[in-house]
Amino acid sequence: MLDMNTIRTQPDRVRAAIVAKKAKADLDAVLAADEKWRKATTDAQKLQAEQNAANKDMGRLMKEDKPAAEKLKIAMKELSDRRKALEDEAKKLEADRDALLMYIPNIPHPDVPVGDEETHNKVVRSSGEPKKYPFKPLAHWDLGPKLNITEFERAAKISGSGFVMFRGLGAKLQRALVAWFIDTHVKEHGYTEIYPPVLVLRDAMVGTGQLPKFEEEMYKLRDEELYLIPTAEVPVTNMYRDEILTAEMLPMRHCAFSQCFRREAGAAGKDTRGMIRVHQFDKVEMVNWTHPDKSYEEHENLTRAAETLLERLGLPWRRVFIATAGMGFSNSKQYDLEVHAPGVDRWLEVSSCSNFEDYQARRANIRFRDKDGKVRFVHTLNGSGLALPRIVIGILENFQEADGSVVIPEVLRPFMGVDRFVPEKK
RNA sequence: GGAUGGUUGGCGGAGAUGGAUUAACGCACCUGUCUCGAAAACAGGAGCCCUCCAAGAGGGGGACGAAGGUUCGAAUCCUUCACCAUCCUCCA
Repeated sequence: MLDMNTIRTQPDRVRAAIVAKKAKADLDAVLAADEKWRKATTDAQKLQAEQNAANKDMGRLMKEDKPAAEKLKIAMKELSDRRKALEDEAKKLEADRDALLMYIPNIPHPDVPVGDEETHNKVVRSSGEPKKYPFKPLAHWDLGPKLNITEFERAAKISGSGFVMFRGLGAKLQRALVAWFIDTHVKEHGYTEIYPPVLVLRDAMVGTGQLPKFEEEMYKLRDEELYLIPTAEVPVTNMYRDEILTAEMLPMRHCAFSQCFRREAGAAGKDTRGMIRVHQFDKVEMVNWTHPDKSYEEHENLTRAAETLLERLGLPWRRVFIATAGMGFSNSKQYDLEVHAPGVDRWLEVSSCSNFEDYQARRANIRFRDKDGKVRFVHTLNGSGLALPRIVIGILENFQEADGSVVIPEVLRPFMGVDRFVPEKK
């Protein structure tokens, strides 16, 4: 969430951000609620001060002058009741304000193009062109069965629609990608590998902002207050929740493989074929914590780390600088990485790299002590590095050959033990 | 699943019987003295959140896992919940 102080002192900046992000947020209501809350709070505090002063004498009076104490008690009872009423009111007003505050998005960085996605997203970097074929390239949902590496129908039999299953070399490819992604981040990009739990407490989901806003997107256990994570961002970011880090710990770079679970309730009927959009998928996520002065530099590093993987896989990709209206709610700058998939003939988002500045840190209460001993919020960033099913799509569709086989990228061959997927002879 | 104990500031850790606990004490931290400098010792000081303001190293309020309750007054008593630990049971 945003700092209430920023909202009070720079309402115009916040208003501009709401408009640019096309957020449904009522700034005036927040300011009004805040005003009312402060009034009630100061009133209650004045009474509390009065009561504290009187209570100082009470202990003594109880021993020395019982009747006087009893008299004071009656007066204090009345004061106390008034104070409590005011406090209740203040508490309610604060809750109202904070509820509204949750809908105020983060302020985009000045460099972010202002406008709609379609017209103002900017491709700022790319490598490779969409591939041209002398034959009609197949979509992954046709390639998978031909190579006998996927089990779409059987996955649906077991788990319903929206689930994938891999067999043989297809299954092995998942492990190969995960291992290679993580090894590269650890060896070359300075990341520490984390293996997180995929079931988390409600507090963790609130800490990173999935709840309460996206309740219907999350899988939840029936008998316990535990949720299946939609991304490793949740457990990893929450590792340092409510902690005060030392300046020397920054920057911290963690990466984690996890399975991710999403109900996709709002996307029902979208991308139903294949594995572009599924309820369970594998992803390696990068999460960084930095000094506030370094986060934009780190944002470039993080994005480069993901791009390096795409480059070495040999996939045609591009980096898209997302315009204000297309940005996430809580980030200040966002790059999406997209891979071209010739079979479905679309650019697929395989990574989204964001700087959240202190928006997330404030909510999750992640702070550090700077050189002067002052406690400040860190900046947090995260990005996929990378999301598997869409990378698998990219590999299958980009590296298919006329004979129906698919060439395995060189970097994965040490893990795979073979250099191509070959169609099964029926 | 059963039983017991626990949750206090950056860390450790006091705090039966509610009112001098103003959250002690130690470590770490900062400033002085000492020193060429440092360490040690000694003397001071400081933390976090909110708010008011004549804006000053100023005033007030709050925080002892969370939320309620009792009371003139709650870290301390009561209720509910969460989490942690240990033992038992079960289990890959």
